[in-house]
Amino acid sequence: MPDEEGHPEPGEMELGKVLAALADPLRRRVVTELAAGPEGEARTCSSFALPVAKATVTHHFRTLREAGLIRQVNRGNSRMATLRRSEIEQRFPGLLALLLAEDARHRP
Amino acid sequence: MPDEEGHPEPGEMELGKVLAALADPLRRRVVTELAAGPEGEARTCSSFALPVAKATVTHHFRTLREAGLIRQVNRGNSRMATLRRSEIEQRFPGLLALLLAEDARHRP
DNA sequence: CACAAGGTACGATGCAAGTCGTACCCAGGA
DNA sequence: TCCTGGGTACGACTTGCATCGTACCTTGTG
Repeated sequence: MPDEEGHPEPGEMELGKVLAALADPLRRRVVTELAAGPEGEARTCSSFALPVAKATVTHHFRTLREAGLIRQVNRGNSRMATLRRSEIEQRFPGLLALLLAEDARHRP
Repeated sequence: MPDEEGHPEPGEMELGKVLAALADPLRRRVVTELAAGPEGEARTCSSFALPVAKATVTHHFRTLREAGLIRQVNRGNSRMATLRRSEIEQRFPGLLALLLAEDARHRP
């Protein structure tokens, strides 16, 4: 399984797919946590502790990857996920700020 | 059927519902057309000429209304739809600009 | 009044999405 | 070398969504 697979170019990212990906609360949580963390942070899928089975976690991360929101690369026996921050900001300006603002609204 | 029905307050608008509503291309088109038009513009459902049956149009406008994106009021024998511009901008700053920018990208 | 126009309500259908269990793979460490 | 941990692949199930036809309601108009 090659590293560069299912990662659309910034120009190929579709707003419909991005919005559909972010409509799911679990996927939105992943993106929000990455956006709230430091630039370039790489985390494993399991580090998010999503309350679903392993196969479901894989499904959600594939959806995020194919929408262009995250990048996944193999590193050793793990698969690290990073937020495609600059590409998202260039293609959909203000989107990440929107998610962070909404997140801050729910944890006082 | 009363006018004020299924219209959430700005504080009750849920990002998940809003994103799910905007993930559909037909619904996104309605919001984008309203956002591109003048402030306070009121249009009938049929004026958008969506390429689906009447019952489907009703379904899409209900989804938009329940997400809080549009307001529908009875006027004569029609039901006028207006964009809840200020509420959206207050609750999700930059969202409408995002939709307009994406729309401009697709019509040169 | 009768009729057309704009919408809604209801039920049905087909398809996509979220979820899971199981089996499997691959890299690292005991 | 075997085993464990992190992920994936596949198939199955269930729910939700978009779509439609039909019937119905309401308002305005000829």
